[in-house]
Amino acid sequence: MNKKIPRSYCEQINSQSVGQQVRLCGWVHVRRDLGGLVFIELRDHTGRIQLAADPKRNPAVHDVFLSLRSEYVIAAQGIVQKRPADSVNANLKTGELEIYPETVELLNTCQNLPFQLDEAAQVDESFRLKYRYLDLRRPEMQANFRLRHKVIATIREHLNAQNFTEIETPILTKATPEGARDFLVPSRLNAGLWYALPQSPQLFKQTLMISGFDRYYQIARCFRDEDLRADRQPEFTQIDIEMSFIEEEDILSTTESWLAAAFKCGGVDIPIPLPRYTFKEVMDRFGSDKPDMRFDLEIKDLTKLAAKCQFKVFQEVAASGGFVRGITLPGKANDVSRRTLDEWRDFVKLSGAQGLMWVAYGQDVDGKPQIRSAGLDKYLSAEEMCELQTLAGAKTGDLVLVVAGTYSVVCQALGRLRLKVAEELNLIDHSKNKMFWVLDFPMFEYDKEEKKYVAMHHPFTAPRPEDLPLLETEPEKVRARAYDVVFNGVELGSGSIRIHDQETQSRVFNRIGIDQQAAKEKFGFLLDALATGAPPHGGIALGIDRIVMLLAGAKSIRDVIAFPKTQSGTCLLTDAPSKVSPQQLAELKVGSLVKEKQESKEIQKVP
RNA sequence: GGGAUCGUAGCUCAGUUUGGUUAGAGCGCCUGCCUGUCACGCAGGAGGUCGCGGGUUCGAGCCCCGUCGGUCCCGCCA
Repeated sequence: MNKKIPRSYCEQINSQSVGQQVRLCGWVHVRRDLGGLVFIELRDHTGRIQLAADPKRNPAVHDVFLSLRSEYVIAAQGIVQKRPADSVNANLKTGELEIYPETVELLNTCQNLPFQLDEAAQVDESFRLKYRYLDLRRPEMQANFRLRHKVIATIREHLNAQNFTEIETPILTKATPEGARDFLVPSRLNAGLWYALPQSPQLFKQTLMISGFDRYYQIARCFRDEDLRADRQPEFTQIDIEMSFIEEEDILSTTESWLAAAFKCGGVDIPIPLPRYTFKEVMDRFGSDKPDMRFDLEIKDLTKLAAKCQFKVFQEVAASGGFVRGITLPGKANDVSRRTLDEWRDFVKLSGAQGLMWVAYGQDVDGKPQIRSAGLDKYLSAEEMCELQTLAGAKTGDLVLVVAGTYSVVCQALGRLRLKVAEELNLIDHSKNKMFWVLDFPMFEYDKEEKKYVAMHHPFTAPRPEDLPLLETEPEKVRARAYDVVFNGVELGSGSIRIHDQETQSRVFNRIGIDQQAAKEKFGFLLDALATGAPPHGGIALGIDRIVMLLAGAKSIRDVIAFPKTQSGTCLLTDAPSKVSPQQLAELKVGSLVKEKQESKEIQKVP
């Protein structure tokens, strides 16, 4: 037995290693037993290399090899050598090399697995989640999490170099009235009272500014008890940043610099400074506050024409302050079936539109222009049809889709239709990357159900000073000093300059229906703090999970979160959430309104 | 809360349209053979409560109702 030498990793083995004694540790990726010769591919997290055993050359090692199975854990030591020229494997990085180990230690065996690692990408996700440790053993998942680490490390390095201080804030904190539903935690020491998990460290980071920390950041876990989506988990991670004595410009440029560096980790070059658009512009042109600009299909306004034409629906919409707008599909005049158009019509109805009109500027057999339309040509003159073509920016061969309604309905309907059409017709250029800022968000939006104005960003966002006089009179016209950063149609994060004086803060609370009493109860400490020499400050928070998902090319943030939850908020690995003992509840002075009923749920769960 | 979709061997799926003898395939697993394989090959074998419950029927993997679970979306997510 030769002495143990330091461990090497597969990726370190190359042609330079030939003749060297190495020790490798890892898993049996695959075994190929030829009757005499037995080959093993050993895998560690850096790669794979072939080990070989010859019964004549080393019967002891050969015996061990015969007993090995997939995912057994071994350590092997031997001399790296060149393979015979005719048995090189071009598909393997180490395919020109192999090792006939002098010693092999079997460190652990492995029972039959519930799924094969190399097929896991096709396996039902519930299996991957239940056996997450196996799923995470796959090279693809390893790559995702090593990328995630690199992205976060890069952000930290960047911010540290700029004198930011990383500070942790509480996970057990106070419930907030605004925003998402809180996760609650009963207090044993204060029976009947509850902590909430933070939806974000917002109030704490502002407090830190008032304390004079000047530049703060945190890789912060946030919790929101809302329904899940492919890009939404109940707990998620944000890079949370706040700065004092700054204005918009400072936040934008600081964010751009580390964001570009972080994207570089994922091999994506983002030219900075990023383009900037106003909220109004992106809504008008793309019908969304996070438009995907990798393709055109811009929204064009047809209201002017609609107002003067004989089509009653258009007239009425225009007369009542609404809009008639459309998007143009290049070259699709003859390509889109009635059935598809009906589907799209039903689709825009989901956004509140009454219907979907269309005009196809096609050609007849002789190549002459031939305009077809469902209904519109009955009411619009030939000239008006041409005017519509001009306004829509349509050429011969194009198809124009038109929606009429209120501003918000038209924007939502066309914004979503634009995305759907682009996906269905394959118009998205996936080689492009479009990152930009959206500025000048409205301060408030009207909540029809609650019949009051609510903060669009959050109630600590500063209004633009010149709009301050409109706060009480025309709140919908007040613009916020808020900004979003958008990448390929995904909102990465948002931030704002905060209110740093008590008076403005009170006026804003007042506007959204939080009176002095309520404000004091909910945010009293912040109001008090603002009165103790609060510096001007502002910040931003970006979703780490989404950033890594996009860079990893993953379809869901679950693929970049080590132990994510299912759409119903359960963890299939640990079986959380689960029942607790009556004693535990009694200690907390808490009871459940749910009786029996859930029994079957406990037993059933996954496969 | 709502819409869509999926659930058949350890895994991925076919079979469901039109109910009918013993539910199949590939991969994996087990046994044997095989000394340059690399998706090794060859031969043989084991493995099924068709998610669960109820109903219709002479007969249900297939039809009906309910339910559980996964995924996607709407609402929701300042």
